[in-house]
Amino acid sequence: MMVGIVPDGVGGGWCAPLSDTGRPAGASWHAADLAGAVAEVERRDRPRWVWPSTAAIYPPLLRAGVRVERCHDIELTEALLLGYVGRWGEPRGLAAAAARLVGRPVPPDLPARQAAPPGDAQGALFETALVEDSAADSASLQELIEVYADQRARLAEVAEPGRFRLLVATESASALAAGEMGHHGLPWRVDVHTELLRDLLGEPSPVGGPPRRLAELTAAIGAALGDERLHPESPAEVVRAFTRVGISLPSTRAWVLRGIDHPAVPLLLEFKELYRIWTAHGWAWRDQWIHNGRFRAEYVPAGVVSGRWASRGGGALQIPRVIRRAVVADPGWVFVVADAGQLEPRILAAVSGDERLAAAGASGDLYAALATDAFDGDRAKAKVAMLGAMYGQTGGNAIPALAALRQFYPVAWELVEQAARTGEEGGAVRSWLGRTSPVPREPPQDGASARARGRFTRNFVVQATAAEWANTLLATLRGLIRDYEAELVFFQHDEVLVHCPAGGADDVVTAVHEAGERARALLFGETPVRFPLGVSTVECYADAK
DNA sequence: ATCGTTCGCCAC
DNA sequence: AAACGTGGCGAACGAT
Repeated sequence: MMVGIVPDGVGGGWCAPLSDTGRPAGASWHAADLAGAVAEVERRDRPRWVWPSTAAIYPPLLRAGVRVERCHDIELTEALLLGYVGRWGEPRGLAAAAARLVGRPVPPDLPARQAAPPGDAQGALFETALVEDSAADSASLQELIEVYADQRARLAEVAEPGRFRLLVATESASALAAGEMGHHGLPWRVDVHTELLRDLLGEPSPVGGPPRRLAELTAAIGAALGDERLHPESPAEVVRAFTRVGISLPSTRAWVLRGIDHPAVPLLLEFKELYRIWTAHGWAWRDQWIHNGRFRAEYVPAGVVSGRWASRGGGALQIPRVIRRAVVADPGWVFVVADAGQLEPRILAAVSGDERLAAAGASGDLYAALATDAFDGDRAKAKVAMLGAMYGQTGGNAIPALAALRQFYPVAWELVEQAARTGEEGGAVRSWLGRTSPVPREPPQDGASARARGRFTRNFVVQATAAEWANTLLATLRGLIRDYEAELVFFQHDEVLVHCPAGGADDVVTAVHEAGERARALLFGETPVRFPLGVSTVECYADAK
């Protein structure tokens, strides 16, 4: 069964039982305490909740101690359906979808809520969950029911309805997982982080300026370039300083500097690395984002055009490797860290149906298999060629390798080439499950933008399908560990962290492998391609793999 | 002073 | 080796 709900903005909400076809299946009612009502119905019936926005509704439910198993997220589904018919980016909220349905002017979506406030401020339940406007009332419940029925009808009309329904289910389940992950937060040891900063950066400045090690490097770089007042964090100043010593630089990017023979270069490279840590993950970041031993970021499922997650606040998906030393499990607990290796080329093998590439994808090391097939055993060359084909590389010494790839894996090659051609002509491409790339307002006007568009669509078909596999794994894993004492605490494109008591880790490891296998079967059915997971059980994230 | 853009690094 | 896909973010930059 299903239950449609719309919050009333003051802690309650309207609820409507729905049949399996989405039609009203009984009288609707108003609950003064929406969280309480959801908890009770969830315990009794475990329905699929049909609601306007998981991002708006689920966090306050979680704060009230309520979890749900399944939902249908109207706004995420609406975005997928709009994209499918070439209307990517149009307002996707319930109010917009309802307005489109009856031909009323379509209101814009409300701007996204600010990133989760630091600290433990709870706020009133549902104070931010008011989905469309302050006049939300029982009419919104009627709109919800009508929009849901309409979405079901549109889902039935796509070319591959079974796949698209899986996409919608996975997207909605991802949103639940994202809410729970944001709610749990990533275990984070402030003391370890602080010690790490001191080791890397030296004493913090008592007046708020750069820490000691950065100050020393600044002085050394200035001396090496003959300018005591040089600011190494300023690209313009660094370029000018090199010009004065007879070296012209197109930019101060690290890879450019690495090609320069000058005593200031190693100092600058070290400065850049440490400066980045200081500004992006230093003491200020620590004080803003770590509270009560957790890093609580806000995750945004489908926040990336390809369907990958994005995050708001704290750079949750860009935690530098050295900083992961501070990610430590609670006493007596561990992390089960699972990482899908070589995911994107395996996805290409499964999607394209290229028999020879699929055979390579059946191996534990796809690149090694490619190397044996087509690159005289040169694994590095095979990897560069594969990445070049998926990203649209056109230059450099990957070109001969790309030719070998084309010759040995013509079916896979043609799939990404066709995707690129479609993009160059201003067209849209789709992922395996039907996520559709946005199209530019007008076709590319010149060769450079056409090629850029081609690289985007070329990569989209692989990256978006990889995201679907990973989201499906996550959603499946979430279900498998539902009754365990375990929490999902991190998910980064092809990697997932489960925090659990040490004694339960073996069960979680089993569940992770099972989830990967189910994701493979759900998406691709019979395929020789494997999606092996590197799984480790560790107390510290930095020790994974 | 303020705001939008660019640079450059982090992650995958 | 070379600079090719998706992002977030913070500081510098530069226009207003």
